[in-house]
Amino acid sequence: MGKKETRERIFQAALAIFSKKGYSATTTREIAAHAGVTEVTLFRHFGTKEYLFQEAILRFSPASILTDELDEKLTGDLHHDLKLLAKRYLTNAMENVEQIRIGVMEAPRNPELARAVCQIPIRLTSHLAAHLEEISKKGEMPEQNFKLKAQMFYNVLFQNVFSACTVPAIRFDFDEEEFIETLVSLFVNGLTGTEKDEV
Amino acid sequence: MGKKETRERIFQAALAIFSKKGYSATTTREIAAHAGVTEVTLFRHFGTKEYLFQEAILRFSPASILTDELDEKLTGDLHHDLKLLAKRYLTNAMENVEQIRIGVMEAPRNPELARAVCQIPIRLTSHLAAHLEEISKKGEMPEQNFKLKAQMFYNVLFQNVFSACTVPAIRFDFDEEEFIETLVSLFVNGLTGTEKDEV
DNA sequence: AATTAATGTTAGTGATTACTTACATACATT
DNA sequence: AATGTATGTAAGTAATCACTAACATTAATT
Repeated sequence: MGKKETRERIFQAALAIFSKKGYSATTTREIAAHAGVTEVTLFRHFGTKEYLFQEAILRFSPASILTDELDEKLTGDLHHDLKLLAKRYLTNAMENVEQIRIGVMEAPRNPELARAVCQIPIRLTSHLAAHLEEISKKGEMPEQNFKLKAQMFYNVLFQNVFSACTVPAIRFDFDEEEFIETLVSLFVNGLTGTEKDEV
Repeated sequence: MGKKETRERIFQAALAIFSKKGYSATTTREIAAHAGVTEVTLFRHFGTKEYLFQEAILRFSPASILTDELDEKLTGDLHHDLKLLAKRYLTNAMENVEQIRIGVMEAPRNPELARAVCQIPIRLTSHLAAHLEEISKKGEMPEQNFKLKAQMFYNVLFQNVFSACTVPAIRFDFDEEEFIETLVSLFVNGLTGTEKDEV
């Protein structure tokens, strides 16, 4: 068995158990067993439990693939663009549910992690807000609080992902397609509607 | 010092630390110190760490005060009703951020807790969905997927509360009033708008 | 003054934990 | 055949943890 595969197996096991139980409740013994490896091997590879944890969260997929790389695919059509963003976000998030749960759970214990976690929604919402602003300037949408609405857009998406990985029993009792379509139409109407925000 | 006050101080300390660190990372020593009490006193009051934890989460405010008790105040005016629900939800949630975080974090470890936690959003969204259905029957709103949209409404609210108590640094960098107003107008337009959900 | 109830102090127990040391084994490369 | 590399086995260490036992102190009640 290659060294790399062993390392990877330990890593995947760590990810799964950290995600489920949190840092302190997870034991190196359990990770090793789950990876089909001795505890000694685990420590030979990662040195300390803390270092293994750092490795795990450093795999956080950068938010850039959810913003920069998508810019060229945005058309300016509200419905199309929102749908694209929602889909891309959901796909990406579902692939990283374990890191997401770790990030959220351990953030209060780990300031460095907290900062990294915060960056993701900030980046996503300001990206969307800027795009909405652009569309609005073309006169297809009244001026409004785009930052807040962009935040709400991602709030809905994120909350859905998070509840799915917190209580897997919930999952989607509805179609993902339907979820996205409902979300998008909600926001298309919500953004182009006539009733303005009165504060 | 009365026995009750001591018990209450221990309880409050437990709530705060469990919420911040999660169950396993929290030590009885720390709780006792934070409550200004000896560890022995803590055990005299609660017996075991697990029992103290159970006590803490059993204080979960029932969702009923967010549904049943509000029914009589609902007018049938969409804007008014959504605003009322959002306000009541935010007020209540902000008073119980610690229990909320504990509930979410420890749910995967504690099936009984998970079930209790799940009930809250389920109850809230089906309550709102039923109300929207009613309004719709009066002809003021097209038929649509009310359950999903009700869920999204509370998703936005909950996510905001949860991120605030996960990374307090975020907090509201905007006015709560403005947040609610923006949310409500988003959903009023989103629900009464002309573009329907195409699946 | 005597009693009682709540807490403090001190010291400890056994279990678990992260992590280590020393040595053995299996396998591939040279 | 010899060597190196990745892993396993066995045993153990020091620290921490939840939790307990025995006795002392304080303050209110009787």
